[in-house]
Amino acid sequence: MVSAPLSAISKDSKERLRLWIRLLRASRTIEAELRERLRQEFDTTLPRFDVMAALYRAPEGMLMSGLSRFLLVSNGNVTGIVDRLVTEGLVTRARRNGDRRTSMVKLTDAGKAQFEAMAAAHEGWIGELLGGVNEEDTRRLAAMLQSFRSNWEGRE
Amino acid sequence: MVSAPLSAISKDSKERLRLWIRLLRASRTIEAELRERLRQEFDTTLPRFDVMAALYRAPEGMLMSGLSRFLLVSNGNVTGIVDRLVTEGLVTRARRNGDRRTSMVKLTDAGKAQFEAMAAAHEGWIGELLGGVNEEDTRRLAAMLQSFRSNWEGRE
DNA sequence: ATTGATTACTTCAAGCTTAAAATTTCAAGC
DNA sequence: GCTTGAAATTTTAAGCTTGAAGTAATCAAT
Repeated sequence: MVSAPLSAISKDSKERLRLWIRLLRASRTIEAELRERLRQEFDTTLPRFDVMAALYRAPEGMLMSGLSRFLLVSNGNVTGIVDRLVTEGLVTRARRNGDRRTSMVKLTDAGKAQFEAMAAAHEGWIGELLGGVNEEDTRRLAAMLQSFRSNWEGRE
Repeated sequence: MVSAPLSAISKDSKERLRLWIRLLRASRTIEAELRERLRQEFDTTLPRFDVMAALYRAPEGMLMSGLSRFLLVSNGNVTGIVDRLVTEGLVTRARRNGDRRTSMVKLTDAGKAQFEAMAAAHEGWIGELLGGVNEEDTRRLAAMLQSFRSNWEGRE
């Protein structure tokens, strides 16, 4: 098997570049719309919502580093967002007996209640925003993106 | 034709939610990698790169509002990024005779040269990062995202 | 020509984000 | 016990981002 001619390589990379640009524009467009609605309807932000969503899936709580890894953002970033959520009474930081470096971050009852309201609305918004994508395409697209990520994770 | 039962609606929206989450994670993963490489290799940032890319496509220059619209970011945001690019000598703001509210933003020769170097590397990176997606999927995915956006634009 | 609305842009305050440095705690090995 | 290194988190400085308020120029229509 010989390597592809230069022209074909270049053509492929242009094709992938186009894909990347569209992927980016789609996600920015949706993100902007979600941010706007979260602000209008719930007076909150997307990063706060993301943190609460992560915590909701983990009733026993999460470490700061766990949140950082899961949300794909830096450590220091999570500190600030959680600080503000604590101030708002939606989240608690519980120092642990075992390891005093870490703290378990959990949703409060108020946090849970607020998140449930937001999550319902959020799911509806996504359904609306992605309404133009039919069911088969939705599945296919999701599967492609999944396999892209598995590929990716292997190499890091 | 009757409306679908509630359970089906809910199933669809869960499916679309999953798609959105994967879309978001894919684009964040790629963005993080690009940001890191732009920093390491060219000592610059993704927003600066984005502005320069937009300007490169417009040799005659762009208005601030044009940049803002094209990049899907707020007006005030562009001001700061262009300010910094001007300081670095990569971009100029030329007040226009016709309409003194506006200014034409252009790449300088240095800006053009730097962008060409970055663009070549960038295209290679994307080719590498999306290497796991075969050519047919690339095209199909790009087409789906395109049609999603056209749908979207119609309703705004 | 004057008024009033609109357009283009900048400024501002608050919050988000990162990378790097600093802090505190833990875990081993001696 | 002490030291050394690693791990979890916070702090810091710089930059990005937004929405809203402010400034200035233009346009429309009398």
